[in-house]
Amino acid sequence: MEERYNPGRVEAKWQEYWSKNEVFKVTTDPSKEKYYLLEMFPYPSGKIHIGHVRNYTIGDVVVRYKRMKGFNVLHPMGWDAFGMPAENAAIDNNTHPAAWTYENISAMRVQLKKMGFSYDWDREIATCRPEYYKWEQWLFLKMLENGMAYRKESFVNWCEKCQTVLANEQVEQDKCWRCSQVVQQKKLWQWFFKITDYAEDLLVHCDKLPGWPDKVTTMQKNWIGKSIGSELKFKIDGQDEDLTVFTTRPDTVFGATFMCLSPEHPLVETLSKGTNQEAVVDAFVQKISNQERSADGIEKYEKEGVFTGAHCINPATKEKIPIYTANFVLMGYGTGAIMSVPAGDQRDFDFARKYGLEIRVVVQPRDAILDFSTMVEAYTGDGVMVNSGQFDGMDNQNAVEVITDWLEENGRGKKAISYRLRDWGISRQRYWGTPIPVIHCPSCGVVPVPEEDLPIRLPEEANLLAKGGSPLPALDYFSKTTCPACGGKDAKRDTDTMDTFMESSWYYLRYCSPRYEEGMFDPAAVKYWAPVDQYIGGVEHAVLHLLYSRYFMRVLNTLGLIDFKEPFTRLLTQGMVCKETMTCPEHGFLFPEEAKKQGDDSLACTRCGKKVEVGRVIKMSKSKKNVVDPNELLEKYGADITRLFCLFAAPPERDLEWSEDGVEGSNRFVNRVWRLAIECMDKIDAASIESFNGAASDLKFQGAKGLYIKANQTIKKVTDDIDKSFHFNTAISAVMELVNAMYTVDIDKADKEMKSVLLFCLENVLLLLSPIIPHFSEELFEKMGKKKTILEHSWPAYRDDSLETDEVLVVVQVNGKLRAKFTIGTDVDEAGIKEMALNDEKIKKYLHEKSLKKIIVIRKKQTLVNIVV
RNA sequence: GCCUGGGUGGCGGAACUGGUAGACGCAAGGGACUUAAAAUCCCUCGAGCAUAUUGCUUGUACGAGUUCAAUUCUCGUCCCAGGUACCA
Repeated sequence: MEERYNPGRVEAKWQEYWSKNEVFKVTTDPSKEKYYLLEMFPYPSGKIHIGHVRNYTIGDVVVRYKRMKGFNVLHPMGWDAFGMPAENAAIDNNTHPAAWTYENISAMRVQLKKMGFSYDWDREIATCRPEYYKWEQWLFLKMLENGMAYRKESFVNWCEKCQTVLANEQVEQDKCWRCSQVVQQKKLWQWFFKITDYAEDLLVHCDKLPGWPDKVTTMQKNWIGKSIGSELKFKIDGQDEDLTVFTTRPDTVFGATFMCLSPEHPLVETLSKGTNQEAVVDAFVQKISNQERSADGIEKYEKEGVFTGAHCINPATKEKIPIYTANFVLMGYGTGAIMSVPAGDQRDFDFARKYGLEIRVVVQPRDAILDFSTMVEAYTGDGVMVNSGQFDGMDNQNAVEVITDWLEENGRGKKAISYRLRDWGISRQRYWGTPIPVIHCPSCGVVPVPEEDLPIRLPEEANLLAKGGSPLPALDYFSKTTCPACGGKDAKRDTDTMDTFMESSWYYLRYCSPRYEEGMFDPAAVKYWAPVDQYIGGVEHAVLHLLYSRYFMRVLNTLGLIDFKEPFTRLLTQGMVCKETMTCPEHGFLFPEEAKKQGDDSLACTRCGKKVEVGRVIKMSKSKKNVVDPNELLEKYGADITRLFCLFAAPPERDLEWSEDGVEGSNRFVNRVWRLAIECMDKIDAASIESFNGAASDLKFQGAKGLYIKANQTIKKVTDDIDKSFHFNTAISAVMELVNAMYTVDIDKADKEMKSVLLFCLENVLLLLSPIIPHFSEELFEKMGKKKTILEHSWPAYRDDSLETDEVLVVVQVNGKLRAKFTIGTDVDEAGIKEMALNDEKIKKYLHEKSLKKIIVIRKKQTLVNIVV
């Protein structure tokens, strides 16, 4: 027999066996309980990296475990194939997005197969295939038909020099990443989905997802950002029109000394027109239009504003207050206008100080006196109402409701709810994505493409424009068409494509019936398989992808296509695999292999020899090039040791700074098990000795009994770790401990009883390790002469009667400090433990000449005595 | 900035609802086997002190607090990561 485990030979053998026997192919089978496990599908960026390996190994372990538990398991894989990197690669390498993507898919499929993952490859999908995106276009039409999609004007990052729209990622310090031109904000007509219609439902159900990590639902709740407040009406001075603001602090309305409008607010232009502020306001609006207009963006710029020339009337004080326009007010949140209470809001305070506006204290803290002239910052806490007419002296929290009611009686306000969540803009001025199936007709306007004309195919052979622009608008054969409504010849297709989050919002339903041609999915298949029982992916997707998916299921539910609303019953968010970035002054980001160590320990670029700067430790991504390709590990150690190492390194939810130190340990462990198995097979005559399967109490000798109990404890520990917490690192540690215990047995001297226990241990070590290192375990299982493969074997069970030894360790503390330990039988009562603790020689010297205050005895998992003197 | 996490030996990590801090492994040092190497096996391994045998003190980012007892709970501070709506 082989001395050492030979991964090359063994892994190829079992991968072939699995594939030949179609072991991982699944079909709907109502006689079996289904289990749908899904890992987030990868973007085909070229090669898989260690982050993928970690994600997919976690999933594969759970899949193999669930199979052994008797479930009918769906475990598919595919490609999130549309997206910007393909366009960037096409420009950089003078290739084509489609060619690049398909090549990457082929290469990555080979790598995944080498890892031995248990995918049903017959269900593979790629979202860039018309057979897939056809149904996305179909859904878009349904949403349009049902008023779930609409068009409005909104801003994009625009590079004038490249004549193209830039993604946020392509904007570096307000400049274009390709040409360093200052980026402008350009207004375009774009499509939006009314996700805000579901804001409340998405929010409420965050608390009905017990299988999700709290941190993820918390992030989603904060993202949706429900705030309860009031809508107040401020009459514009000299006009009949009202300005409506949303505020969460109606109690401070008496302190509203000015008003701020978002520069995009339609009234900004109207109000300033004809006043002597007109020119100033126009210039300001123009200036702000080049700033990034998002909640994140506004933090980057200095807060500034200008007077519009108009005033409005504070509905509480009836005073005339100036209306400003300011860059920190966003059109997309609330009403695009705020009442400014400088005494109670820091931004308003800064603004008021900067422009010399009035500050009026309306909420006085209970432990200090605020004076508007000496205040250095706003007071946002609670307190007593002042300067607020009939409400003076009231607790401000009570005033919230009372003032709102009062204003409502006067027709100047009402209670209102506002959400931070905005509608989902899905139009992209890009090429490599799903075409939006509408036609623009000069006489009929926006006309949906008739269903029978789907899919609207993306012309895959089209070439990107040099600077990254989409070729679609200029491709007459694509864009020119006849209007389906009036037959007009001068109609044009929408040349925008959809946000790639669309594809990933429903792919898991497509997997249920990937070749179905009558709709998005076969309803019967979805009824059997969906929703996904366990979803696994990076925590980076905690909000966007996961929220969009939840939204899509609500849309499909509303449309009557599915009978559930939540796509993922259980969610595991894996931590990021991180690595430092490296940049060369000449070549930008470098792959790890492109930086070479020099004599003085600094790094040099392998292309130009310039000094490489080592950056922060951040998540692995192709765009930053800080990726580690698993191929080297795979060649040296094989798939199983790579899998084992990834799992042993840290629990899944933890971020991991990548290092290969320690892989030797995994290699050593696997070979240790191999040698142990070979030795057991050589020295234990399997024909005359059977693996032990009784109770620990049936064993005569302490050695065998102890080992048997250890084995049962290990089965329990590994089962719990895989099933309940996904803590594979501690599961592996537990098996290592059992293997170490087995090594202490001298097989040559072992009696029949011990040999029988050893066989039990060996079998279970292989069964417990089989989801983690499947090729290795199959090989040894076969060598042991087992008829069934490990995959057909059921998961081992432990005996409740064989989990505990008959001795308990007692830990004795004096004033909380550990002073002594001893063991007792399980039958000693609390009084007996106390007595033994007090009479212990080591303890006695601490009690000398001191009076006993208290003795605490804890008998839980540990037995502990704390003597307080 | 805001939201969400995280911080434990030289390193990865363990400690389940507060109860022996450092399981398991890596690296390092010492030893055995060997002509040698690889492989394997054994021992040591948080820090400081010591009567250097099993003793004492200290230690889980930092500073306070609650408790008989805090890595675990509360408050504050620092640092790191993820997200921040067009990277996926």
